[in-house]
This record gives sequence, C-alpha cells and structure tokens, in this order.
Amino acid sequence: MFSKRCEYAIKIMTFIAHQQKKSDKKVDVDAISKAIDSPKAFTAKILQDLVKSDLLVSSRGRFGGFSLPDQFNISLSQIIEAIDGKKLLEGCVLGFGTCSEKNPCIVHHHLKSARQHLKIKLQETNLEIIAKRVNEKNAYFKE
Amino acid sequence: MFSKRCEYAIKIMTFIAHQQKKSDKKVDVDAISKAIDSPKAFTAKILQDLVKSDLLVSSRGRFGGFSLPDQFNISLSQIIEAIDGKKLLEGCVLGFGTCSEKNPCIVHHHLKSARQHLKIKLQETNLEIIAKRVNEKNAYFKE
DNA sequence: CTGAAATAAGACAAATTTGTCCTAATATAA
DNA sequence: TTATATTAGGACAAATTTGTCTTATTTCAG
Repeated sequence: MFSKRCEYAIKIMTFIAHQQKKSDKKVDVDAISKAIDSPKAFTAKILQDLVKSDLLVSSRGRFGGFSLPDQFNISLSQIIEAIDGKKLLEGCVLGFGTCSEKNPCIVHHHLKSARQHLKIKLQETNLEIIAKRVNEKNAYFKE
Repeated sequence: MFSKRCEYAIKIMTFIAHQQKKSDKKVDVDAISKAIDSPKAFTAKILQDLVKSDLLVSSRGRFGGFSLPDQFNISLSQIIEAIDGKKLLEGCVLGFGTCSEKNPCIVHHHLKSARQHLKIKLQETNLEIIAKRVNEKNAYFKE
C-alpha cells in the first residue's frame, strides 16, 4: 500500500511527535533510526525530503536535529503525499492518466467509496492523535 | 496501491471476461497485450501466474489461448492476492510482521475500518459485474 | 508426419526503489 | 578559534520490480 520510504516516514514523524510531547528537544537521525529500526543513511534521506516538504524543521550543527514545525498538526495523508506523491489518493488504481469521473476506468466506480473512505481516514488521523495513543497504549515503533 | 503486474492482471482478467461474454473462443497473449496495451512477454508471464493460481485455464498449441475457468466468478481480491499476495489486504500498513488486533502498530486502529471497507469492495467486485459494465458503458482497457 | 501457432520456462536486461558511503556545510561549546 | 557533532548532498551499490529474448513444449490442420 505504502512504499518502504513512506512507512519509514510515518514512523519518523510519529516518533518525533511522541518525543516532542515529552520534551522540546530536537531529535537527531541516530536516535530516530535506532528508535524505529531503520537504516540510518536512508532515514537521513527521508528526513531531508520531509524538511523540503515543510513537514519537519531541521537545524544543523551541534545539538541540531529535527522537530515538528510550530502549530502545525500533520495528517498521515500529508506525510504520504510528501513521500509517495498524490498517486495513492488521487491516481487511477489501474494507472491510467486519463481516468476520471467522466471518463472512468473499468474499476473506478467500484472502488470509489472505499478510496474516499481511506482518504478521509488518512486525513483525519494526525500526529496529535497518534502520539496520544502511543502514550496511552504504549504502542511500538519497531518489532 | 497495486503493483504494475497487478494492474495488468486486472486488465487481463477483465478483458478475457469481456471477450468471453461475446464468444467462447480462447484469447491469446497477442490479442490481450494489444487490447490492454501491455508488453507482450511480460503479459505472458503474468498469464502464467494467473494460470498457476487457477484463475485462468490455458491451452497450448494451435488455437490455444486463455479462458476463464468454468462456473467460477472471480473477484478483484482474488486477482490481487494471486499476484501481489496477501500483503495489501492482510499485512500491516507499516510492514510489521507482528502487528495484530492484540498487538497493533501505531496506526492499525485508525486505518482498520478503511482497509476493511476496501477489502469488502475488492471482494464484492467481480468479473461478472465489471464485464457487464464494460458492455453497458463502453469502458476502456487502454488509454 | 510435418509445419505453424500457441503456451511454458529460464536466462538475461533495464528501470526503479532501497540502502550505503563519503565529503561538505553548519552550529555550538569550550 | 578549534574541535566536535550535527544535517545536506552527491555518487555509488544492492535489491526488487519490470520487461525482453530465446528455446522448449504442445496442439492441431493438412
């Protein structure tokens, strides 16, 4: 459903949100990749993309790291779009560039409601909610 | 959402169902790949997989080709599972092998209903329904 | 029986995604 | 100012997915 990069991105963002609930300190790549069990250099690349998409703020140098932008609650759909683009939520499931409501592909209408439902859930679910759940339920970032 | 192979597989199956509504003749790789605008040799590979999964019957030799198994209505979820496996519909969205109802990942519950909805739609939508739509609406297999 | 037309299958090639490594740039403490 | 710890970025490498090519096997018409 999601690319590996996107899976990591969701874990990254959730972990940072979780950490920032506990303290205002920035979080660095090393801490993130250890916490979510992801390859460090690859994680750094994904972090760069998240910064470019303004879903994270980075600061370089000593005691640098990554943090959430101020007053900015981020949804899963924003993360997915930043990493995998609009394809999952907007693109044709059969890959047709020309598929639309008026010119639907053979399965368009059959999956429309399910995709809409998914889209709404991904928009509704934001880091605030997830981080709260993490605190309450002690959910995990790695296996 | 789906792999390229899976996109092709859905088009392949739908096209064969559509053709068989018109005549009982088998359909060959060449006709299929032209109709759905897919690379012929790659299409042949996917057809082999569909045969192995018993979603198609093949016959070799002259006047050979592919046809749907008798009295067997096939759903999108069967096609997807045959090609991409159970990952999309059953696997954890974050890729955790240990994610389950009792031991959910950080987003498990938030996406549960949407994934369930999608699963049901993919189970409900079968070749009979799609082929009917193709006849009525003159939907397309390629751009 | 033979030739032609079809699927089956394995090896290969190209493209994309995933992941690594090295160096540059930057910021801070001492 | 300098050493150190951090992100940024580019080039590279490995793995996976996508796609191709060639040969074997099968079937049927003639």
